[in-house]
Amino acid sequence: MESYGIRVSLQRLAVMEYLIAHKTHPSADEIFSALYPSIPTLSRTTIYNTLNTLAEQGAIRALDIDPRQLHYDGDTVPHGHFLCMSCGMIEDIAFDVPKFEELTRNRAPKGAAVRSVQVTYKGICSRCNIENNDYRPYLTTD
Amino acid sequence: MESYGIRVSLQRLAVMEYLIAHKTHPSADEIFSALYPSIPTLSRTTIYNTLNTLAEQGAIRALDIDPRQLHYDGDTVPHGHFLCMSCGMIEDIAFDVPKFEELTRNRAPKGAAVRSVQVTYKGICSRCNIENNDYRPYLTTD
DNA sequence: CTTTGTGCAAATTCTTTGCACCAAA
DNA sequence: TTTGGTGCAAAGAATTTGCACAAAG
Repeated sequence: MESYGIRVSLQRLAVMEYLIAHKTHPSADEIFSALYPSIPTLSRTTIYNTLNTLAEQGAIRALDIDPRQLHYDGDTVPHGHFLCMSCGMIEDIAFDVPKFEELTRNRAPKGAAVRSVQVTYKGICSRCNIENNDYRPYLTTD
Repeated sequence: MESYGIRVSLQRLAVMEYLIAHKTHPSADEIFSALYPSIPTLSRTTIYNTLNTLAEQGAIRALDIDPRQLHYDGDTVPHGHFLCMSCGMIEDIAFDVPKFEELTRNRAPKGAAVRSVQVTYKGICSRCNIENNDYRPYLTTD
C-alpha cells in the first residue's frame, strides 16, 4: 500500500483485504458492519476516508451502479457489472478486453482525458426471476 | 404520454419537454429550477415523482454516472456518456450499435433478464484540461 | 365517486466536514 | 515535531414518505 503513496494502517489493511477477499462489491456500510466486530473502535468515517483514499489512488474502484449508494470493487482489471434490480446483488461481467477497447477507443469527446470506463447492466437475476413473482424491488428504475 | 399508461399533466409535460429540448442530462434539481419560474406552484416532490414515473415507464432514462445525484436523459436510444470530473458536464457518446450489441450480448449472468446497459466514461474534458490547471474537482474518484 | 397527481412538511439515508486526539516517520 | 490517520458529533445534500387536497376519468 506504500506503493500508492499512503500509509498503511490496521483499518486500511482491513478494508483492502476485505475487498480482495469478498467479490460482492460491498457498500461502505457493508464493509463497516463486517469489520466492526473485529475492530470495535472502528468508525464509519474511517471507512469513508479509506475508501475515498484508496479509490483516488487507484487501488480500488468505486462503482456508480446503484443510485442508493456507492459500491466498491477490489478488482481493478477492466470488467463490467450486472446489478439485480430485485435483490440488489452485483455480479462481475467479463469482457473481451481488446474488443472492448476497440469499441471504446476514441469515443470520448475530442481532447478529453479519460480516466475510467464503466459498463453496467441492470435487470433481474435468474434467482429472482424464478423465486420472486411478487417482489419489492431494490430499484424501480434502470 | 398516454401511450405509457400514465396521465398527462402540465407538470409531466413540462418535464418531458424540458428533457427533450435540453441535451444536458440535468439533475432533478436543475429541472426544478428551470421550470419553477413558469410554474410557480411546482414542487420538487412532483419533479421527483414525475422523473421516477417516466423512468419506470421507459419514457426517459436515469443515469447512474454521478455519485452525487441522478441525471436524466430524454433520449432513450442506446448511447454512452462522458462525465467531466472537473466541471461535471455530461456529454453523449455515440456507439456503433451493432458492435456494441455484439460485445454485450450474452454477457449478463445466465438466466438474467437484462433491462438496460449503461456505458460511462469519466475524465477531464478538453475545456477543463486547458483552462483549469488548479481546479477543485467535481469528483475525486472515478 | 374512484383513482390518480400535486405539493407541503417531515423523515430518511448516504456521505462529508470540523475538530480533537493519536501515531508514525 | 511534523505530517498524516482515526473517530466522534454534527452538518449537508439528494431523495422519499405521509398526508391532505385537487383533478381527471
